[in-house]
Amino acid sequence: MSRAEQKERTRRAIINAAFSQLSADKSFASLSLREVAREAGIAPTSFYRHFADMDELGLTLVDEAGLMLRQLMRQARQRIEKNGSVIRTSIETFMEFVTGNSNVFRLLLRERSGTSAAFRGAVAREIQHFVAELAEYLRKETICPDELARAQAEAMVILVFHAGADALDAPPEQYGYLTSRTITQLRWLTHGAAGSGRKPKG
Amino acid sequence: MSRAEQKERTRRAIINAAFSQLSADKSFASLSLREVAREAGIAPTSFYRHFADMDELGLTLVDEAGLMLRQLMRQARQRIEKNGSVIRTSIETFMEFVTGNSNVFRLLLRERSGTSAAFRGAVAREIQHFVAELAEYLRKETICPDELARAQAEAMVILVFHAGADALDAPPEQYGYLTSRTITQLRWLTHGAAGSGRKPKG
DNA sequence: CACTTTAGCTTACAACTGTTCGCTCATTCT
DNA sequence: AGAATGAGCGAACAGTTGTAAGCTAAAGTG
Repeated sequence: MSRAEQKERTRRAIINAAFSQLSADKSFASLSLREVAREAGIAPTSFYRHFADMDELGLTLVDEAGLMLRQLMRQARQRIEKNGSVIRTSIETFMEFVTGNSNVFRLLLRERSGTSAAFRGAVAREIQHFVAELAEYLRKETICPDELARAQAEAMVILVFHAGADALDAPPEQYGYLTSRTITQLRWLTHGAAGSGRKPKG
Repeated sequence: MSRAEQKERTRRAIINAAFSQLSADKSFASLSLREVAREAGIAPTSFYRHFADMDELGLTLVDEAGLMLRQLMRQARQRIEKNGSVIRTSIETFMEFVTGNSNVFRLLLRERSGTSAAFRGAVAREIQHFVAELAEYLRKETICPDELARAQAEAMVILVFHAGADALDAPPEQYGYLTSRTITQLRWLTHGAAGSGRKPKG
């Protein structure tokens, strides 16, 4: 096995170990370098061959989580083309992600208000990708100032995110309720915004 | 000084020490019993005379934070009577609380998605007080099913809370923008909900 | 082939953690 | 007055943490 290949492999082992240790009861901040190294099957000191410290690993995790989220978005767009219902499809796709990758979503959720400004910034950037893309869509569908499209997109993303957070602590039989509640809320926003000096395009 | 009096005094010293150590860079989970005891001016072991463990202290902090928040609500209601503008007054009052007691707000914000189910539950309950009260108000002002009033109240509280979170990382000159953005979002919700099969009362 | 590079290891250290034990001694109760 | 209570203390324990120093051995390089 090539050197670089092997290095990448244990790097992934570290990342996977970190992800797998995240849970409802264990946040990234409560992971220890030694524990992660142990699960990755390397000596504690070998960790430093790959990351300068835990913070660097953490930022990597946030990046990867953001990547997954963006892939999700692409997937949602495909579904929308076949399905038609924009809001419902988006929310359902998102909820599937949250319940299927709860550790990943929890990372973003927690570090969004965590103790590291760098982490908070990284998460905020990932979320802004969502917001920007949704705002773009809204601008296409309606005639309104950019500022308002952005404010509307932000509200929508927050509400969807929050529904995901609720789902983490709710029993699965409530997912349906959470989804339809969020759909209602987003429709209100859409109608309210459309009524306040904006017109549907076309 | 009476015995009970003195005990209550050092209990407060512990609570105050804990609050004062919370900051943007330090969450409750990263406080140590010893550090808190040190700042409270007692021996580490004396801590146990007042709390079984750090979790018990944490729940006490969440309770106190919730109390402050409810006092704030009462204060907002007084202002509304003199001022008239419900939404604007409520948000401005809330933003003043967030910026003036940022450590307290941060505690709620973080433990809402923290690693302890007990903490998450405690914060959720405090927030539900807000939601229930707002839903009550909405039911009085409009004719609509309880379910929808609650969904609307929840969306509003989430958006206001989120604006507070944004304020924590924003420079003071942006508070005005955050406030007016949130007002816009809440108005959209109100109008959207009113337009969807609901009528203003009276 | 000899030479360099480097991922991973072992050992070691100092700093901190939560918690137990047994003591003191001022307040309270009888 | 005498006994009981209980807040606070110091010493000590076993456990964990991050990280520094220096070695080994395999992969890459000329």
